[in-house]
Amino acid sequence: MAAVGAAPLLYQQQAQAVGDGCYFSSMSSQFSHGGISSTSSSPASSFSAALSATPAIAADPEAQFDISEYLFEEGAFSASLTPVVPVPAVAAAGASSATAVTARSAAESAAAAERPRTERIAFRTRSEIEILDDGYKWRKYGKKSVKNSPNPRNYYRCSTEGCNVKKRVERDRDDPAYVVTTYEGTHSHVSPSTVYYASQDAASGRFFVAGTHPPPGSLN
DNA sequence: CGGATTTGACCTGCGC
DNA sequence: GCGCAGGTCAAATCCG
Repeated sequence: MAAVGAAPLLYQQQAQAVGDGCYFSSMSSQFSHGGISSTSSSPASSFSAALSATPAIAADPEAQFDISEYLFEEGAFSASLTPVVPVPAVAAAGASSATAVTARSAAESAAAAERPRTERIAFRTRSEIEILDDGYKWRKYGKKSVKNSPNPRNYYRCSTEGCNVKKRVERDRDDPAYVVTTYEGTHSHVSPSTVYYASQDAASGRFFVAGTHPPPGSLN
């Protein structure tokens, strides 16, 4: 999929176009939204699910935000997809902690082999805030301190009725500057903040927001 | 006043 | 069987 490689660029353009209110979810609409397009485990639906789960720009424009590492995937995700996920060079700074997390995920994956497979994806993000606005509305339902970590883990559930997607948010035990976000499941609906672009300014290269709903025939 | 958050209790799975 | 750890529930509380 050629469009996948352009994802980071597109992301930047959207950030310029709409300031602090844009989301990856608007990009995911181009690839079809996970859960709506199909329930199969094809790479396309898997990647769209990954994108819909990707944390985007924080609501607070002053907050530092940097997607640093794509940690793991399981369930319907294909291992071959890993290289296409954008992983900024910042990841190298936390190599040791990244290894630890990956090892944990390997153990979890082994255990998950016996469980019903659910789509699951995790990101390690350098951010001053823990609540990264990914375009969906989340309701917090629990908080738990975890062993071997000074930081509590927060549990969120998608507040949209009928959608049972969950996410866990916790600060990296090795480097509190990083936030580890784990998404579980696939949204059964479109992001409430999904935006669509009607045109692109030839001079500036910026996109213009057309609205929060797709134009007729745009989702073919 | 309604929705979101907090937080202690409870449930479940797993290792010993 | 028991204890521990992770995950979830639900009543109390907070907040816009």
